[in-house]
Amino acid sequence: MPELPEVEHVVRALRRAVVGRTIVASEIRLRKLIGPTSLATFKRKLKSATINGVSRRGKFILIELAPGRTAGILPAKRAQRGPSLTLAVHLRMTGKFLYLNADDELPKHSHAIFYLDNDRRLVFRDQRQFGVMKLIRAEAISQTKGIRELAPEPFGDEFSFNYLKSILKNSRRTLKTLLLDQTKVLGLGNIYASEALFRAGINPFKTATQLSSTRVARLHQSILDVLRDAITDSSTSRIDLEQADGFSYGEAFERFWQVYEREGEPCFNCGTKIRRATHGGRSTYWCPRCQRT
DNA sequence: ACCCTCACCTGCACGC
DNA sequence: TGCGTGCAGGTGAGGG
Repeated sequence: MPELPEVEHVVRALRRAVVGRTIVASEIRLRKLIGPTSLATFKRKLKSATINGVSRRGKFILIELAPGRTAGILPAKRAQRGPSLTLAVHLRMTGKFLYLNADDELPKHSHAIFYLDNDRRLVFRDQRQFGVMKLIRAEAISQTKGIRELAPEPFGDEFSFNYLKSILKNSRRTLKTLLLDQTKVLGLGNIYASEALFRAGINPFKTATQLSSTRVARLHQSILDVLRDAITDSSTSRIDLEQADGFSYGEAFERFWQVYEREGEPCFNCGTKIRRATHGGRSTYWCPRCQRT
């Protein structure tokens, strides 16, 4: 479902809703959601944990937890807190968080339910079941497989013109494919990869290594602009954790898109019909005139 | 080390 | 109405 801007909005919405709350109990209805972790362990670790904060690394949502006191198994042993934990969640295509009242009906595809101390429930639903969640010791996050390999955050200093130039120089893939690789450029997905290339006026099928410095600079700026604009443009009202849909691309997003899902429609810049092609199994949209080379 | 294809799922829109 | 096909915002395994 989401690319980095949408994940950012989900993070902000979660922060407003659940930071400071304690998890009373949890329920996992789709076993594979939590991977190889034992169900019992997962539930035990979450029980009585307090949600300290919510952040993000790439498209991973990081829910920071302070474990509750676990009564010592031996009476002599003092109750103690375990190490800080992070629940890392990836929404993949259709994952959504909902924040439900006690009497709200549980929608279809609700795979995880976290019962909170205010009588409400934080629900994870996911139609296509691609989403994953994993409990990690807080200090081990950056070494966790899947997160360790991620490219630098786009809004950090490390994602510089020089960084992008070196990445492109070493790749014989097409730009569109490369922009989707989260270990090379972080945050774009199928929509914003097309949008960034349109903004930069660069053909999606161009080989990465062929790009001149001038155009690398333009692409770098376009990536930052498209991500920033998508975050700014997204009125937070469109991420509504209290709606069963939670979040969807509505009219506002469609206005934002300049090429995505606009096959056959006139380019806003030159009027030429936007084209679409399937490339690596995914749709790419571009303006054949503005993005000729 | 890189890069490609396929697999993972449900549901919707489309043409016959 | 039903049924087959293709497609959907993302990755990861496995192979060349």
